[in-house]
Amino acid sequence: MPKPSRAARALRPQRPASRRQPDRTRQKLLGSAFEEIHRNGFRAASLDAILKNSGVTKGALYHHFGSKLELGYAVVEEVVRPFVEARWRPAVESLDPVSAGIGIVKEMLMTRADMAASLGCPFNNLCQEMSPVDEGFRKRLNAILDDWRNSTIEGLKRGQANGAVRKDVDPRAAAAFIIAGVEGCIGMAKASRSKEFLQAGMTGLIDYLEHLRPSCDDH
Amino acid sequence: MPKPSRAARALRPQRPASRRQPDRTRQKLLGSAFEEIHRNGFRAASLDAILKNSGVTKGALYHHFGSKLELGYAVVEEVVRPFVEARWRPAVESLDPVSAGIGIVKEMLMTRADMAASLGCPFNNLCQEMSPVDEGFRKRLNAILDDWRNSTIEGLKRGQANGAVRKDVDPRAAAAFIIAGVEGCIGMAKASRSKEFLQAGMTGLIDYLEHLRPSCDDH
DNA sequence: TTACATTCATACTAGTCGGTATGTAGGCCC
DNA sequence: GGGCCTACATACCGACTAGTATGAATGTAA
Repeated sequence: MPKPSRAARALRPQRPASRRQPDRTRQKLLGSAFEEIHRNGFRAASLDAILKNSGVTKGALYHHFGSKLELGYAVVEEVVRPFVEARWRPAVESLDPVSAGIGIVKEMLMTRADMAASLGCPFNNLCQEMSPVDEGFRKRLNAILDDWRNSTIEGLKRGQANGAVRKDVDPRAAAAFIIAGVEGCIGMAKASRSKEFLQAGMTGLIDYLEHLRPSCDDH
Repeated sequence: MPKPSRAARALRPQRPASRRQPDRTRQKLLGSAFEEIHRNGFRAASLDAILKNSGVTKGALYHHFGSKLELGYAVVEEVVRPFVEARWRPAVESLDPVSAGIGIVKEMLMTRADMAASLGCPFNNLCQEMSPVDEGFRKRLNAILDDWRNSTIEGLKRGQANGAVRKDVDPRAAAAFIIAGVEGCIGMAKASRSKEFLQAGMTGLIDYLEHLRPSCDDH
């Protein structure tokens, strides 16, 4: 194995003195591509803009990625997936997923409402744009969606087991609807631009989440 | 007023013998553009494809519409808006909007699930794609969204007045969340392609709608 | 019938895009 | 220190795009 793998190279300390830093170049490309795709969508994302913002040249890009499509796939798996997972892990792993989910929603309303209302959710944006027109995107995005939903289902079942969630809710339906509600609120808020729709929709979502808890009439 | 308006011309009977039928040409363009935009989004919509599918030439197109953008605006106001309004009018005008809404959802699940899961909702697609990048689109789409939401709010208030809807629900929040839930379900279903997500999410939505009704513990 | 505006048809332009061909320089191995 | 692969850099190409210039055919009013 004469050629060190990308993972192995990424682990050992990088030399700041050198002008050749392939892993750093790759990361710059992924980050810049993520931003450009978040702003304009994948198809309207301009490679020239990505290169300009990252300070990388076209030769370097096509050394690291075989095509624009491969770059897009890498953005999905290496940027979008961690982005989604990191955001919802506290909720799906909690013993009280309803409270944890409400907390994440409220926190997002306070800290990310502006970006959410203007640019939307990177994951949802790509689902809307690319799922119908490219199977490679669709499979990767659907894998993220499946993981998100399955972990939500597990969280709801755990909540049912320890009494934090009503036993008569269907975890599969509730998980799908929660995810759809979140992404729908963010997506619709883009059209209204103001944060009012986002806050109102999320208020409705919180009301629905509260409704999943055992209530006084739950005997 | 020597030049008859488009509306006036459209009312009087068209001559089938003539090869020049401006209103019919315009409608063919709008319909073909709507389909192309529904499949590929506005920016990726090819004028050549629209012309090919409609059998209209570029000269005719640029006679009726000043630019691709104007064509897109016309599609929004003359095709997308009636599409949305026709679908939800039965619910927002009903005395029992919850039941009517559930009926529309179930009917859509049976008759339009495949198209919804593959191509998504034309209105939502345009919101996602164009709202952040073009103010003209955003304003027109937001006007449709506002009307939809306001009529839903009125429907919920009417339901509250006649006892079909719980009095402690916030109509503004509920209306936003219902719309977000519908569009979110359809949008996320695109990524999974199978109808399962759509059905599960809509089941959750129906559960939420039922929750808006006065229940046994509502005294 | 003449004059004129509307409605369309064809050929073309300018620009942007993703992608490639080719060249060069850093850095490890022998 | 010569050989060689990796990691870039630059210049360019073909395809496709929205849009336009021009003109012909149709319908209408005088």
